[in-house]
Amino acid sequence: MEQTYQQPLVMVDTALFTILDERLCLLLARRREPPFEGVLALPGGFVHIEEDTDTTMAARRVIRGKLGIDAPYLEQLFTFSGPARDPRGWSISVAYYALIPAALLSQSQAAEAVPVEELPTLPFDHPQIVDKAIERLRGKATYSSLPAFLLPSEFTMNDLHRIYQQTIGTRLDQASFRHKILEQDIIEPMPNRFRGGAHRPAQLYRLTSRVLIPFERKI
Amino acid sequence: MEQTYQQPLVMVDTALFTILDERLCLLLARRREPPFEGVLALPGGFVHIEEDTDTTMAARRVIRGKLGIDAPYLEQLFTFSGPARDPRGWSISVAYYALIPAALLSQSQAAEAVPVEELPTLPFDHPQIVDKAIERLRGKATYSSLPAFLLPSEFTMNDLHRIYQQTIGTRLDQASFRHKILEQDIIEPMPNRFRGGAHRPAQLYRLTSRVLIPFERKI
DNA sequence: ATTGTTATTTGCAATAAACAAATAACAGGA
DNA sequence: TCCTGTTATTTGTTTATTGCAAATAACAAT
Repeated sequence: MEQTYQQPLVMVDTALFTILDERLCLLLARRREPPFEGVLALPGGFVHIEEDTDTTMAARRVIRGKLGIDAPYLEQLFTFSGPARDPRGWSISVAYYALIPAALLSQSQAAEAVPVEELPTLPFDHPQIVDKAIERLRGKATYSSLPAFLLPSEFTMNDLHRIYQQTIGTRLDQASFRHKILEQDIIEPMPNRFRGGAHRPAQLYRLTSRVLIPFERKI
Repeated sequence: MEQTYQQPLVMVDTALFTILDERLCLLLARRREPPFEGVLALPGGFVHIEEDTDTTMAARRVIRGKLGIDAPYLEQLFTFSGPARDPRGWSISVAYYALIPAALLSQSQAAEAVPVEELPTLPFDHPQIVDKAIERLRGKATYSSLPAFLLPSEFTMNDLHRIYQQTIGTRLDQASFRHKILEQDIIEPMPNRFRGGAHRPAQLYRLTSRVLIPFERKI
């Protein structure tokens, strides 16, 4: 703390996932400065020298700047570095990924979301970051409560079923999914809270914990 | 590339796992310079400005410097940063973990290994790094070929069974383990290669791939 | 041939998953 | 009120998978 160093090129980049229209999407930002000014890219920024705990602070600041809210789920993903990744010189970027329920987005923010299969050409090493983020998301989705963070705080079993299918990308048997999820105690029914319609009302659930819970696994 | 920056405090630290005497151990190094000169710590070092692909290069250099060999498995773990983690000022450290078969260690190197339950007090944020590394190792062990990288290139099914139990820390049924592993196609028998003794000889196997293979999972 | 030892396979009960279908609960209209 | 359409939830039934215990295999040494 007693010494100060010239600000190195230390930055964060964020892959912000949401599900819109049944599809996994990323929220991109148009760059306001060179390099790649005007190009769509992952939201990011420099780590401020005064950010005093960890780069997580910088990632949260970037997400607040982009969306005005905190992400319900934010996790460090991977760190990329080298002289070639940024034309300004040797740099190091700590990448994060976050899950954002669509319900938290404004209409204009939602309009900017791009399905992961239809991403434009991204600058820097952002394509690598995206690949790693999707891989991690899919991987963890199969053995944790992760996809639930793409839902609002109250949801039905079928909401959860759909969101798991959309993040993993495969069909999951309904009855087995129900059984498995309830067995893991990651959600709990909210007493006397149902969602209606012209049909049998659906029980509303909420997460038992605000943090990620891995499922029990045996080899 | 056209600009150069003052060398920032960018470093790597490595958690080097091995299994000795049926126990999961870490290889530590005594620090040769301040801060914490003379103290046992995770092997680490600064990232050189000329290291031109990624911090993985620096991690490999550190491991070569410590052990004289490359680790069969090396993976980026997590990045720690902040002004408080190093008395010299704001720093960023990319942590790695690696798996080293005990057979690759010299006698003196093996003598320096410390079981993870008996670690001394480590400097900097090395205790956090160790915690995260063990967590990741245990997590991946339950659904991938990861523990096999703690074995030499030829091993028996029972070697593999033991190493999985030691990394995960629980007992695994022998028959089920065999079945499960063979089902995953991560190893293949080496034709006509057996390990003998005063008993039925054991089939020798090798990994089908030099990279980590995750098991098939269903939710 | 017998014994001791570790490797590998087998059999069976207990669990869990996949699949298909039934039942439940409601709104809205006949 | 009763019937219909719709989504939610539960129930079988069949089909893998796992857990556990025991049997069998293959060798060295005696």
